[in-house]
Amino acid sequence: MINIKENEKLSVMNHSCAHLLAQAVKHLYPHALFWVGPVIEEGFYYDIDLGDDVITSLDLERIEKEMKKIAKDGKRIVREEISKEEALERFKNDPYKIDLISRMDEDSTVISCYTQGDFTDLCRGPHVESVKELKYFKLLKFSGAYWKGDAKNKMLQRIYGVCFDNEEDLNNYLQELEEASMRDHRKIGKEQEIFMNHDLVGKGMPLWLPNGAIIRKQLENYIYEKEQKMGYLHVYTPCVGTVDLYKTSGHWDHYKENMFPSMKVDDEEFVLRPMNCPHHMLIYGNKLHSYRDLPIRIGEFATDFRYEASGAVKGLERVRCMCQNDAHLFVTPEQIGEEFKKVVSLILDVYKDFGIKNYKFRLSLRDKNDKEKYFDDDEMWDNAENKLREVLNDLGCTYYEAIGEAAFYGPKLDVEVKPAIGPEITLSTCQLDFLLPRRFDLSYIDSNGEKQVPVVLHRAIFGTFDRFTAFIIEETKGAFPLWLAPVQLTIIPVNPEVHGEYANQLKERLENLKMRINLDCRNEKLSYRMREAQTSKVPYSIIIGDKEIENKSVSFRKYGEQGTMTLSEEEFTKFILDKIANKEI
RNA sequence: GCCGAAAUAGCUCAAUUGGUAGAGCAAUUGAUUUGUAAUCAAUAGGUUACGGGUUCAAUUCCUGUUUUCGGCACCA
Repeated sequence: MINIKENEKLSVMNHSCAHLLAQAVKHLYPHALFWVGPVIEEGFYYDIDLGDDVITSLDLERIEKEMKKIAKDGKRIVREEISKEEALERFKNDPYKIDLISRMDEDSTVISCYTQGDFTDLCRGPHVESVKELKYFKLLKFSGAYWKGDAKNKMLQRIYGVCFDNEEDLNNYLQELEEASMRDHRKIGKEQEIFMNHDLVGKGMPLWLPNGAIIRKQLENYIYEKEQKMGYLHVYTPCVGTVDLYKTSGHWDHYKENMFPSMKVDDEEFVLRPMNCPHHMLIYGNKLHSYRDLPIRIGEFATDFRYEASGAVKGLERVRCMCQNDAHLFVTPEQIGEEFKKVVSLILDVYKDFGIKNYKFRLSLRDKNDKEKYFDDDEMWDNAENKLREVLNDLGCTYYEAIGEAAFYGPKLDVEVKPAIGPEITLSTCQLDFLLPRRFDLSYIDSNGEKQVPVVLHRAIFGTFDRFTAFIIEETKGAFPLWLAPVQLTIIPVNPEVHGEYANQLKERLENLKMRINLDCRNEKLSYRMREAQTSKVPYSIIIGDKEIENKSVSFRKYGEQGTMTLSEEEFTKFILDKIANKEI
């Protein structure tokens, strides 16, 4: 998909189109006031104050029609530069423009404006020469959006659109949107019976169906094996903790609004746990540790509960009950770099296995001015942040830095991916933590026999199994690789009455090799059953008829491919087992 | 949580200005015995998300709740 923001020509066009949108809205809603209309990766939007009016989908059509009309009139777009004073005078009845003007650079005394026909807007530009250049655009959606992105402010109306310089590109873009919605994990999750929801269980509390459970189990086994090889020690801990536990960790102060409310039982007050760090801290603290024991890596597939905002809940991607692929690595300060490097390498390794290519490393740093969220120790923060940079540079990873995205206890590396629909999400994370070990009074004995405080790395490679599964569904469009597929092979006897028994024996032989088989002995035509095997995206379909029984061979067809291959049963078995073992994508 | 939209059979969708719901697929049964993307027929399937109101009459209008969807805000 084209990134419009990074394409100079399209960027100018889309920005001009935002002005065209504003002009059309002004025609239809003379009382409308305008905030900003920037270009984004997927087009543009404009934030508008319509007073008590709200946009509906019918209005969107009306506005688009008006835009076409204005564009057809073909007014030139004229730039002019006016003084700040003049700008303030000209827009004196528009509080939004006054806000914009007054926030501009002290040094810049000149402000540029663009006028097209009866409409003038403040703007740095540049713009296309004339509105008649804007032909291939479409308004896509609308919604409320807080002024200046702050939930405390008034909600404005936001209209999104996109503009291209030819019809084909616009149509291709709309086609891509359509295709994206086809691979939405919520759609595929329903079709393939991967998960469901039920009002009686609650919002954001998915139920994993048998097919989903198979996928999840494969993921668990996969990452468990990797972690075990790297010296992780896996544990099980309760899904609740006392409020005091979270007061000790500091999470209570920072996040109690985002936890399920506490419950009193006898003299104890519990919360459903939103994360596992405190439990793992206690496990580390359960005995004395020598510097020789470190790093100690405690891992758990741990179910957590978070009271996510109702509007944020989405399929398996953002839920209120999730299972983290969590681990806490307790290290000496000297080991931070090496251990962090191992985590990043593991992430790279796993992404390679899954063929995940489109992701971004985000180095999430503190906002130095936010002393409320982040504990106040500049030296410690600077050291930690530099350490992470160093490792990423060593490994040759490209990354971008995000100020104010760090956890309250330390900086972190997040891996971001783009789902089929909606904004980017974090998949993997690795977080450096100097704070919790102190709060839990953790220590190890160094080579001088003195007590030292360990450093903790929080890390989750899959993030949560829920979100990772959502992502993999969308990556594969529901056509899972053999090792993950809930049903790996469908066996279709040409004539169930004649070949069914042999097919069933084959099924049993393959099942003994731990393959997941569906035997389709329904009284339907072969083509009907083949079609269903294809539409349900089973990786391989096997056909058993007279020839195959006679030759003890297997004829099979790979999902999405046309031809059939025939191998001896022995060769076929090896062929499939190899693919499963190699986790072939 | 906020702004908007939606909820009809297991699934995907219909139902003209208010007159107690239809189709395709799936399911069940029967016929058919099949060689690579849909064989034919019959049957069954619904308190139209849930509650309240208006009306002689509500899937349809009003209202409350829940859930879902598109964004915004949030995301340890």
